[in-house]
Amino acid sequence: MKINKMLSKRFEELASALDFLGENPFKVRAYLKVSRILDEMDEEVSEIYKMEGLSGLEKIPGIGEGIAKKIAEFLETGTFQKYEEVMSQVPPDLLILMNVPGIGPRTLKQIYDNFRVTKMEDFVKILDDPRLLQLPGMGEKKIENIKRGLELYLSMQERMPLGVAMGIVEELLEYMNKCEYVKFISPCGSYRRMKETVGDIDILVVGPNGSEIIKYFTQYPLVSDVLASGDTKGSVVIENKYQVDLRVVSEESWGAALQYFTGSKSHNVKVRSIAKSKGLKVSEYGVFMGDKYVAGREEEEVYRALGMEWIPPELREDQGEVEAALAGNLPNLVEFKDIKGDLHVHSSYSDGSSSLEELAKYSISFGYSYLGVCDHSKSVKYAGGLAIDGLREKNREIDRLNSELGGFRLLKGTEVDILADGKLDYPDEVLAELDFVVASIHMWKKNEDATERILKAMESPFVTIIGHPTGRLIGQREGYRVDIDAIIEKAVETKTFIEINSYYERLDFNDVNAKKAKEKDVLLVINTDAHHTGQFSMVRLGIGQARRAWLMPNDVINTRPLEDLIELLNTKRK
DNA sequence: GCCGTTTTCGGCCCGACTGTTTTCAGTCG
Repeated sequence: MKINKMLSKRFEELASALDFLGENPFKVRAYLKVSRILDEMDEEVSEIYKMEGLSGLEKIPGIGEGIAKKIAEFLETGTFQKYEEVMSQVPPDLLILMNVPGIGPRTLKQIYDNFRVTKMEDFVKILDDPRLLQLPGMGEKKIENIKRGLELYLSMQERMPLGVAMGIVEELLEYMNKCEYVKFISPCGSYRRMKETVGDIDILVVGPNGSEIIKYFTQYPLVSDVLASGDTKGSVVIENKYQVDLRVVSEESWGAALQYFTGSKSHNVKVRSIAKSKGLKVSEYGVFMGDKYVAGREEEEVYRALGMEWIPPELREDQGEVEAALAGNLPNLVEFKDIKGDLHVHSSYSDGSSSLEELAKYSISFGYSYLGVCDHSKSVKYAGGLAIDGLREKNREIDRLNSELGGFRLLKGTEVDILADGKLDYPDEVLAELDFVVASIHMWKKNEDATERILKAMESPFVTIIGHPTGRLIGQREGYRVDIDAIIEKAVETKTFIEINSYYERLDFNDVNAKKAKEKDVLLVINTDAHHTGQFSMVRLGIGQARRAWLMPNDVINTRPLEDLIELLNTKRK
C-alpha cells in the first residue's frame, strides 16, 4: 500500500478512536479531514518530506504543525506516538462498531462503560440484555435500530459501482415520476458527481405535498427496509443492499438544495467559507444575507450569488474548481454530444452478441458517425479470440457493409493481446491491414508488474491505443501492478493514445490517472468495450470520468470527425 | 488540530429525523 493511503487509514482510525473517547469534535474532524486529503493526494508525502521537510508538509492545506510532526514521525519510525497511545485505549472491535449505522460514539461509549464489552460477539449479546434498557436514553426502539443497523452494515459493506447505481436510479426515477406530486426530481450526491463508486443514492424532489411524496417513495416495490419517513426526508434500503435517501424541498430552494446535496463535502465547505467571507450564508434552503433570501431557485443562481460560474458536478471535489470558478476559468468539459463514435466494441465474431450490421445500425441511431470494432485476438481462447483467417473474414464483411452504409463508417480494429513477453498476439503484417489497434492485457500472473510488457507494446508503430491500462475491476480485483507515470511518459514519446474504458466494472483509466495524462498532453479515447448494443450507453460512465479529469473535447480523440480521426490514428505508422 | 481581509484566540456548515425526552441528545449526511 502507498504511504499516503497507510497514513490516511491511521488518521481515520485515530479520529474514530478520539471520537469514542470524547475528544473535542473539531479535533476529530481535523484528523478526518487530513485522512481524506491524504487519500486523495497525488503526490507522496514521503517525497514532499524528503525534499522540503516539515515546512513542506505544513504547506498542505489542512495540515498544520501538529499533524506535520506526526506524519514525519511516521515516515521516520513507521508509526507515531499519538496513534499508539490512543489506539491502546480503544478495543479494535469497537472501532468497527462505530461504522455501523445507528451506533455513534456516545451510544458505544455508554454501553462500553456500563458493560465493558470489547468483542463484537459480546456486544451483540448485550443487545438482548434487559439491563441495557435501564441506561438513560436507551429504549426498545433504539435497540431495534442498532440491531437493524448491524444487519445492514454486514450486507452493505461495499460501495456500489457507478454503473450499478445508474440502473437503480433510472428505474427509481421512472417510478417517482409517476407520483402526481413530483414536480422536479434529480439525483444528487456522488452519483451526480459521477464518482466511480457510490455509497448511497441521494434523490432530490420538488413538490407540493412532502409527506405524500415520501410515503409514495417508501412504497417503491424494491424497498426492503424503511429507515426514516418524515415530511421532507425519507430513507430506504433497496434489495437489502442499497440505501436511497430522498428529500423534498420547496421550489425556491431547489437550486440551493441541489447544490448542497450534490457535495462533495469538501466542495461545500469551501463554497460556504467563500459565502461567509462575503457576508452571506448558504444552506440547502438558499443563499441568505442575514435573514434575507438572496438566491436558491436554480443552482446557477447560487453560484452566481457567490461571484462564481456554475460548476459542473463532476468537478466538485475541492480540487481547484472553486478557484477556477471565481476567476471565470472553468474548462468546457467534454459531453456526450461531442462523441462521434466508439473505438472499442466487440461483435459476434468474438465474445460479443451483436452482428456487425446490428452494431452499425445501432451506432447510427445513437448519433455516431463511426464505430471501431475490436474483437479479441487469437490467444484469448475463453473470449473466442479470432484466428487470423477469422479476422480477415470480418474485415471483408466490414468492407462490404461500409459500401452500403452511406456516410457512416465501420473501422477495422482489434483488441490485440499483449503477451507475457510484451509481444503482440498478431504479426505486424496482419495489424497493418487494420485501421487501428487497441492493445491490452487479459492474462497476468499474480502480483505481476506489467509495466515493461505495456511499454514494449507501446513501441510498436501499430499499437494505436492502450486498452483498460490497469486491468482493475471495481470492487473485485485490483488489476496487475503498473507504473502509471511510466505509461504516460511512453505515451508522450510514442504518440500512443490511452483508453478511458467505460465498461461499468472497469472505468479504467480512472479520473485521477486521466487527469495526469491530460497534464502531459496525452490524448485519450472514451470507449465502452460494449459486448452488445445495449451497452453503448455506458459511454456516459466514461464521459463522467473524463469530466472528473477536467477533459475538454480536444483532449479526447473520438470527438473528432471521421477524417481528422483517421489522420490521428495513422500518426504513429507514418 | 487547523486557520486567519473577524489573524495567535476562538471559531470550526447546519438542519432533519428519531427516540427518548417534557426541551433535548445522538446520529446522519
